[in-house]
Amino acid sequence: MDRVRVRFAPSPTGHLHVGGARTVLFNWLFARHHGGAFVLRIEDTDVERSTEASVDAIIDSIKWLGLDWDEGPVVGGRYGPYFQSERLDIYREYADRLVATGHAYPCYCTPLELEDARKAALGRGESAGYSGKCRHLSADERRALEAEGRNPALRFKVDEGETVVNDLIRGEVRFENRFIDDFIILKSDGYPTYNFAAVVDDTLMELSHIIRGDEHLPNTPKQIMMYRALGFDLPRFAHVSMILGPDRTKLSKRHGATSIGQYRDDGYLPDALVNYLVLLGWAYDATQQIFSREELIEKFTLEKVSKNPAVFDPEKLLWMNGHYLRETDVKTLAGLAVEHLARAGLVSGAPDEHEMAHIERIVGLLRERMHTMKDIVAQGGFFFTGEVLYDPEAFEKFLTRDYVLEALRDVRRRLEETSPFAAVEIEKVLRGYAAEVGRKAGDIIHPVRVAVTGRAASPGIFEVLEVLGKDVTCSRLDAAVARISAGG
RNA sequence: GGCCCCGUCGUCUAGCGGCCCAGGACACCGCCCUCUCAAGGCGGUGACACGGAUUCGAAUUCCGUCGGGGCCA
Repeated sequence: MDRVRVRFAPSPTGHLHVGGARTVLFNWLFARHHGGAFVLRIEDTDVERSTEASVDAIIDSIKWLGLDWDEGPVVGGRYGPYFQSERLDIYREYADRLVATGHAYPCYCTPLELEDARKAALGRGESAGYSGKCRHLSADERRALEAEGRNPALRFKVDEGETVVNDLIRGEVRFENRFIDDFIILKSDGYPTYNFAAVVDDTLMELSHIIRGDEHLPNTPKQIMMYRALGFDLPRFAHVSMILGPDRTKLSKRHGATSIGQYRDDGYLPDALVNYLVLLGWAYDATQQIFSREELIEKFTLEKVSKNPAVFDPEKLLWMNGHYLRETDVKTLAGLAVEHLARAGLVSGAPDEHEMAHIERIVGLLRERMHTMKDIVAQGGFFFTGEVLYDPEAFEKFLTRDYVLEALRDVRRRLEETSPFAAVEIEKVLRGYAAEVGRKAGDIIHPVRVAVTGRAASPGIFEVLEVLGKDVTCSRLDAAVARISAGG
């Protein structure tokens, strides 16, 4: 294969969403697999909707996912500029060339007139496309229209025949040109339309493959016609199916979290997201689910990309995130945990070494029962609060038994004497006490858990007490005793 | 409405004519482990949209129907 050059070309009109992220991923993997270049290009010709904040958000998300680009914003490159808004004169030049070669013509219809004509056609039960009205204007007519002060748009002249898209994922897709209207390439304000700008840029940037969402497939014949009219070589096309919501429509905000930034804030790991996303439309074999980046780069090929649309499944993502959480070292996780704990007001944003060590131990205990980093707050909050918040149900179930008050007092007394205050020793105390009073260990353990954590579920209680420390453990037992005595 | 894409368990998928009365993963259910919750292990429920055709033989090829989605305005 020739030098591989691919691109991701987002419109900066929002955040990077799940579908876009997968497109970046596929392009990036393809480039890395073939030792090619990955280009980032910003398609900001929609002045109304494009924002700089959105450019930043998209760039941040791509970086957060651990993906990088060889050319584009920030890094530059010799095919720039990489913002379409800075390439307007280039589009003008190629548009002029199309006019000069008879492949494009000025259209003086205003959007309003077009809209009216459309409605009228629809009313007559005819197809709603452009009539081709301005295609055969004489020079005089053009002069007259311009004298009216009309600024023309430029339309591409669609020839008769058939245009075949040879797609790497879908095979041959045929389009009859008669169903394609003469389309606008340059709007009257001088801005190019998406199809036109993409063709010019993809060519000038010497892209070898266009890997993009399925929704662009119907645009492709138009683009191919322009490539030909301009005398450009065709890149290879690969249209990836879309990501759908549970209702099988295009995934959007109303389906819940779709922005990559949101997943970051919700405590997902970039590796998990990448691994999950790649599985949406790609499979290496019948069984493997978990892939390291290196493996993905090595194994990713377009041949294994599937044709059918994929429904985004938050449950599986959650599972995968849990998996990656368990694989990530505790130090890294603790760093992440601080963000969430700080946001919840449980620790300061800049913990010292001692606090970090404490957080690391807690993360170590909670890691295998968390699905996102955010769970550190829900499941481990009791490690950080001064006073325990009792779950009413747990309190009712475990702390209202008649033997509990006495048991907690006794246990508390023994724990105070326990040294070292370590899990194995604590276990001996609790189990020993249970045996002495002729009860099952669980009869003692569960009330202790609720007394100290406020919850019916926690990591192993002996470890929890150890991490909590003797002082906190004892004072919480005291507090529970007081609370029980007071009648709940 | 026109054009285009897609159609294997609830979901993601393996399958590219016989290895498939269809395999894996998530979810769900059960069991084991166990101080709880998880994690982990083991097992289970569960799908080739439908109808024709081709073929000795079809989830796999072809045609049609139906369904879903996208694009164009």
